[in-house]
Amino acid sequence: MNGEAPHNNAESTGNLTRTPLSEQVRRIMLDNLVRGRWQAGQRIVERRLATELGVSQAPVREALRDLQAMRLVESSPHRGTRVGDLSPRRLCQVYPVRAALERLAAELSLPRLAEDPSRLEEHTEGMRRAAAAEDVDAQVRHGVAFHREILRAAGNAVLLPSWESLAVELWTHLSLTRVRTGLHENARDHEPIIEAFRRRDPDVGRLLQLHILGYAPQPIGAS
Amino acid sequence: MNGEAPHNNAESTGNLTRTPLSEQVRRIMLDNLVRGRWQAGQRIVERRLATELGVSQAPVREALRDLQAMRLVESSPHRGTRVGDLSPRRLCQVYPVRAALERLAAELSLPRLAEDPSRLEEHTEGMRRAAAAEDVDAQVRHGVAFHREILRAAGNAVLLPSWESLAVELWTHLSLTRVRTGLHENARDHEPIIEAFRRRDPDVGRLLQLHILGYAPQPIGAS
DNA sequence: GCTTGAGCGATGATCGATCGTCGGTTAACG
DNA sequence: CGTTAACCGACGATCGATCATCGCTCAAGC
Repeated sequence: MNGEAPHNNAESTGNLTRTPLSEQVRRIMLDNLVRGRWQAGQRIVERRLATELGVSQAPVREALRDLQAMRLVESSPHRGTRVGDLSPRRLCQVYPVRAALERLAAELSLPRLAEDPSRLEEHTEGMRRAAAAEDVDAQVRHGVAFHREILRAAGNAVLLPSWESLAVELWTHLSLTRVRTGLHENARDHEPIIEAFRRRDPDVGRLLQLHILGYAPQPIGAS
Repeated sequence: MNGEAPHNNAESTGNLTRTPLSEQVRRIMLDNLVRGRWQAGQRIVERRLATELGVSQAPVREALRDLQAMRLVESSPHRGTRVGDLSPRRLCQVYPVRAALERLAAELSLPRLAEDPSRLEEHTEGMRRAAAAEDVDAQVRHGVAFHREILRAAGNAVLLPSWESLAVELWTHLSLTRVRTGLHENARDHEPIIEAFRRRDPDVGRLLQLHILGYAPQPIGAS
């Protein structure tokens, strides 16, 4: 497939590290989900999508597997794949898990971040700028980066991948664009967390946990 | 491949639900890891494994993806896959994450399990029997089932998959067979947790968290 | 008219083959 | 003899094709 045209429909023209096709496909699919081009429950036919993207079935399949691990699509053998539940109801299930993981991360990373919270500050600054420019995408990117930095600082090679598998970036985007919480409030909300790190507050974990649960439509959604 | 012979090399002869090849491959690979047939860092060549198992490259690749999501193998593009770190050091990173998730699960499932902890009791009973019979496999199975039951009772569709991706069953097996903790102690260790559920102890989450961290060689392993 | 099962199209699962890259090896050069 | 660059085998990534299964349709039977 992809006959003879230079298949650089991505923004990266001539970058040295060619990304695998499956990775590119994954990004496109994520983008489709974020932009709402795909509705919940909609059928995703591997071959059709492969044809549309000009690739074979294999990379599409691999990308689909990734999204499946993130619970963004649901597959059952011989019955195909369909867009998963992206409703606020599902978000209420994602956030408690995310909050629990980040609480652990905060506790583990406390010494390191108390020593040097500069990275966190950079991201809040980025959020502020993005909010001022009304750039939702950038705001999400910085907001997620803030939290990802905490995960990274925890220094646990298992914790970060588990968190990544929650597709926080996507859910944050959906939350901002669909539920439409107050936008630029976010930057300010993160200040107390940095402060807690600075003063080595042993409750920083719980603080962060509550901070995240505050994002969910209902703070606690169980059973 | 698999020329003409009925490809039922699995134990399930004539079961109605044929399992996909990739699933069978995944189980075999997990077994290889548990039994120690594969050493850490060892190279896993997709095609060689495919030939050995009498299947094509595709199902092996899919199974490999699953194990990769569980951090049991490590892959990098064009450089192949190798067996991941299965050392106690890594286990010390898995258990805090697991403990955090199960703490959340316990808190969410408290009302339900306080109402009816019979399932939990069944599993501790199973653990006792398995310990008496010195059946390590069965003991692991019941021990993990105990915890999985808590996850399931939490009723969070995101929490359970996240927990499953930690490969708790495999790590428990490794912990028991390699580090060789006291065996039949496990059944008794779980009694206080059931009791905590029964009396609706709001600290049951923390109790469970500490219970799990007690399994790790060092209770807290950070940085 | 309602049920039921054969037929059919759509689709996921798997396969065998090819393409391009990576890492090590070897041979030319200084 | 040490360095470097072309070469080569191995392997992952991707492809196009085939196979088996599922859900649906429609007609036969009651």
